[in-house]
Amino acid sequence: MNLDLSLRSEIKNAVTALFNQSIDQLQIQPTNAEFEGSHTLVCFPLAKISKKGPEETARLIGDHLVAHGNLVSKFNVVKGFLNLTLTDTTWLDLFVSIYNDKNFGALPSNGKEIMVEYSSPNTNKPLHLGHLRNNFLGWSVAEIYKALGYTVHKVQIINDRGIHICKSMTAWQLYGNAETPESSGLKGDKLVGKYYVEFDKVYKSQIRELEEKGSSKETAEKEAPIMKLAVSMLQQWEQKDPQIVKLWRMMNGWVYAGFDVTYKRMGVNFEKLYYESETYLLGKEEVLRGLEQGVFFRKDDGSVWVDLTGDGLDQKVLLRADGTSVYMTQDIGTAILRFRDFPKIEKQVYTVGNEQEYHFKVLFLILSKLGYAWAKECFHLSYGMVDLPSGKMKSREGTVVDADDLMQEMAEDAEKQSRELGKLDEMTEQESKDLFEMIGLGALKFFLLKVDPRKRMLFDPEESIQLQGHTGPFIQYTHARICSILRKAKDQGVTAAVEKLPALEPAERNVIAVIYQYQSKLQEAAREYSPAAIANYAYDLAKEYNQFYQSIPILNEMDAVKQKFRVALSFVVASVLKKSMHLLGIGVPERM
RNA sequence: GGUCCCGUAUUUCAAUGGAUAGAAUUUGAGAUUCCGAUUCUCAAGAUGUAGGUUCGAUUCCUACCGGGACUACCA
Repeated sequence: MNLDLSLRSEIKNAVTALFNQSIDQLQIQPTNAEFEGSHTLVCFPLAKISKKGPEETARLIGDHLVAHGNLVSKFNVVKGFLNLTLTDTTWLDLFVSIYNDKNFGALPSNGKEIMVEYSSPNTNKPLHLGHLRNNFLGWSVAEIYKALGYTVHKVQIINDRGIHICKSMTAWQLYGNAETPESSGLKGDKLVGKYYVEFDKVYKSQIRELEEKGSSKETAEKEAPIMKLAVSMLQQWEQKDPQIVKLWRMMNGWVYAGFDVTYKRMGVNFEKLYYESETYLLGKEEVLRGLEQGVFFRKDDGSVWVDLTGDGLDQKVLLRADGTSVYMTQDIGTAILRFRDFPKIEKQVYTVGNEQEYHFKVLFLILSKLGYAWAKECFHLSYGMVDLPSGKMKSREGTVVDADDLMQEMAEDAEKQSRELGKLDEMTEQESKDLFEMIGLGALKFFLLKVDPRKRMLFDPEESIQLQGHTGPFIQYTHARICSILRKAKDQGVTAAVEKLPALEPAERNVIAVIYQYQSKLQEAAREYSPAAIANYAYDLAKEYNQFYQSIPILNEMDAVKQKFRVALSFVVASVLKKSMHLLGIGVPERM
């Protein structure tokens, strides 16, 4: 049953009957809590059609709906707002249709495919807080599209090539003493990151030395011995020097093993990984093809450029004078390769920080100029930085929040707070451990996802995680409590069922109304590429249920029909909470 | 300089052009014969400035003020 459509159609019929005109656009919104009713028709725009004042128009429509329609039982008019109260039968029918729909909110496959890229880290340092926002966001958007019937391919591009990884390799060769993850006890990504930092330290001191000897800053940066080593290593890598390639394979392998541990804990996964080392050559071919077709041009020094001044942008280099690729070249290759690998995808979503907005604008334009029609379907899911109270995270200043550390702290914090409440008596060690993990990560994910992705946000690591209020654990707790009620109902022999009811309580109607919003929130989240819509919805539903729970006894009532109905209602709320939280990658426990 | 994003309670976040701008947090006051007190109720408290569009603006437009990002033959 589609309540919105039915209501709209009744109103449209009323307008036609009353004013002899048809109308396409109707403004219907939820009624404010202070007035009676659930749906409100905004009648100001209709005043033109009715040629009467907004209030008069509202009254006429209201009268007509009550007299001739099946949905509305009564109405009131406040200024130009027509507040409609629906019949209990309407609410019950709606609830029954939701209750019987096992896949409520999820749409059947629509045969369409899309690709979502997220994470895409460099392989020279560990993942941090910013990557957490990225991963949770990308994973969640992918799940939201899945729920809407799309086949979604989750991928990432690994930036495994270039000077940055050579820096770690150089420092490890010089100072590593053959240290490995096994020998050091460090996670692979942490170990490689350690040598990246080491490189930077040595590099800086060498620059200082050279400057003291009278070199200019530019010369010093180029002439620092350790940098020269790294550059020559990059050249050797490009020439496929077996020793260097072997070292590169080994150290990247360490990083991947370390990342895998982190991804597993985050709960994200990828269908396919792309490596820059494998895609940059295709990008180069494409650029040369574009050059032949006159899309690009060559400068005197041999470098290849694209001129986007006609599109309000600048000129951009695509191949260096020495013929090597830049970042853009690789992304061109990667995009094309992906459409070859998955010919049915109709769009690509790139989850990448907003500092790269310009880059993606350019990329999509270039792809379009190269003649790829799908270029206009590519979307940069751009998100803001996560700031610390001290300001921006800077790896060079050591003010990054490490992803592994943070997840660990969240789980420990959840443990500490749960133990203080002392409610873990009948759980095994493993069960409570899983629970702390679920709560800690739930708090973290909810915190990062409830904010509009485009906005930069603030994270304070000093403040311990909130378990109450507008948080993930609040919703998890509500779910656990509903499960407890359902268990108790079972013990008492009360089964869920929706039979004929004399009347509904306002709190019951409110809960049904919120449940029903789920599908439109899902659409909204997909349209906006924003899990925030889902996060805030799940919170609303939990809160609405808590109010219902507080105001109405669910089991302690004589009327058996009511009892069964409330158990059914609780059951549906729990299942919708679970579904929405799943879209955020957050698990909900059955007891906590 | 140019392009883009963001300015909402003490703080962190909401609000398809709609009604008295919502939550959480903080502070203060209260509820619970319990189906689980990580709950619920009440109170205090905000749209950077100046114009414009209109029945109606946090939202759209213009200017200014404030914060940020980008504007590399780095990735």
